[in-house]
Amino acid sequence: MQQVRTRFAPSPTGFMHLGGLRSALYTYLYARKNDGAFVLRIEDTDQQRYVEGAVEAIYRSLRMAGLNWDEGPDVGGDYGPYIQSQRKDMYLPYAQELVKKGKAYYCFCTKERLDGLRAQYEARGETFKYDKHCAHLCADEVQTRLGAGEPYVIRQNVPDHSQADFDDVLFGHIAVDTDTLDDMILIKSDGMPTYNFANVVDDHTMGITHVMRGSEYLSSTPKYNLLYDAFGWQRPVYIHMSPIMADAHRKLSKRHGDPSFEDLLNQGYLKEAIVNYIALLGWSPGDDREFFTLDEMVQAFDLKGLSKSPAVFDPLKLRHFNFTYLQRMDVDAFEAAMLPWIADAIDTTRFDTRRLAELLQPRCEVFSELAPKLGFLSEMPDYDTALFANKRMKTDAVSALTVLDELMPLLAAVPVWSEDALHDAVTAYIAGQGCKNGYVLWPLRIALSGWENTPAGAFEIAGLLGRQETLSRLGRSAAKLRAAL
RNA sequence: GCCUCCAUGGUCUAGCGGUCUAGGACGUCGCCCUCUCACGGCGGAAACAGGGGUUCGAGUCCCCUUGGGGGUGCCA
Repeated sequence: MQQVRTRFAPSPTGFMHLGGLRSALYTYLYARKNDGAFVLRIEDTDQQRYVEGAVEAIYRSLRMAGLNWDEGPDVGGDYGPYIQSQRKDMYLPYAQELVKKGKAYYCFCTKERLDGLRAQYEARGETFKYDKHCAHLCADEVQTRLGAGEPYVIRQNVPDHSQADFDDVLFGHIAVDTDTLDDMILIKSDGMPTYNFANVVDDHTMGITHVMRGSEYLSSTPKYNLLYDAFGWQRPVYIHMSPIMADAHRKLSKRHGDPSFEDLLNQGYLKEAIVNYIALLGWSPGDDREFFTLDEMVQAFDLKGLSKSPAVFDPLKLRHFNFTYLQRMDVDAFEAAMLPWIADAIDTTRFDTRRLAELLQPRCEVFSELAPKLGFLSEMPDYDTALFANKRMKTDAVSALTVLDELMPLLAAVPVWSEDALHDAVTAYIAGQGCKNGYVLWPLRIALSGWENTPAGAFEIAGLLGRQETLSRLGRSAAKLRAAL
């Protein structure tokens, strides 16, 4: 049995979108699952669309995601070059071979004539189809015009009144009437092949056995197969994959503000979480498992689990995956990973970052949301003493002031400044008062943080701030209360 | 318009003729825990698009309708 060879063939038009990444993922998984080769090919036949740095962005994203390719522009291989523009010279001879076989023809029609034709079809409410005007040119005329240097394209000669069909492993047998198929352009007037032609030639010459690509190619695949048949080439196995949508109507796209893979990374999402989440957007392992490493995905991957309908991207569920991945990190790893994200918010040399990591980890879905939660640590915020009043805690400004005044000497007397010691001291005080924890802890936490909500409790905050800062804040808050009363 | 594909809760999905009073996850709602915010625990609401067939029996097969996607470029 021949070795499975799959390819991911993006065009470098910008950055790696989640849809592209997912296509690459499935393509990669299928190759690995079958001990095959995963090939990266850059489809840059459209010179107009060249974007600076786009190829590097593809490399970067793929590597980051762990989707290592066996052959490609930068790693080489036996079927190179792997960039279409560098293969430019090999397409024309293939097209000419087709012309000889009567399966393609030179076309000299101008843009103007084509536009006029298109307008006519549109007026009649019909789908545009090239009228094969140039297919009827005699060989001599073609040679003459070619010799005169007249611009030309080469078109596929699709037979009339016939059927073109193929089988897709997901969508099954698909057959269309060739009368609905246009004579698509194979070679453009600039000498470059169109995607339509290049992909066929490249997939064949690169020995690609399984063509996995977006379902937008589903309707042109019959035409590609006419080409395979004309050459006498073996058709590849086709697996068309449905797109990732932003909502029911719109495909996910950077143009509309949807995040690219690197955007998500920059927002504080873990690459493993992203890859895991998008893997499940349109693919199911068949059981209830949701969390996979890349290797586990390879083991579990099966084309049968691919969905035929588009999948809507849910940012909330991505967050959930990221949260779960963050919770699974050990504290050391979490601490190391979180530090760059909080360095701008607080002076990390001033606080026990290990303790911070312990406190923050269960409250963190995405790294980028950490910094805003820590502002109160750096500097005591300005706040309204109304915060001390809490109905459920049965506290108000008066009770708070009393508690703070009584607490300060107790805390000042704690021999070793630790959360445990603080806890013991305050708990003893609460027991002596015979009140609820909240009656004391609510005002304490407000007095220390100035915030209604904090990612830690009173003891933790006091521990983090240290003796001096804690006592200073308590003193200032008590004064503030006194002034307000 | 024409060609073509798809169709289970708000979202991702399991289901491949009886085991479905339709399972899981996210989200959502309620309760518990609780010094806040979270975490966590428990519980709830929520779907087979509609209509015809086929069959003893249909979420599962067929047809139509509806809805949605894709194509209809010298873009990929």
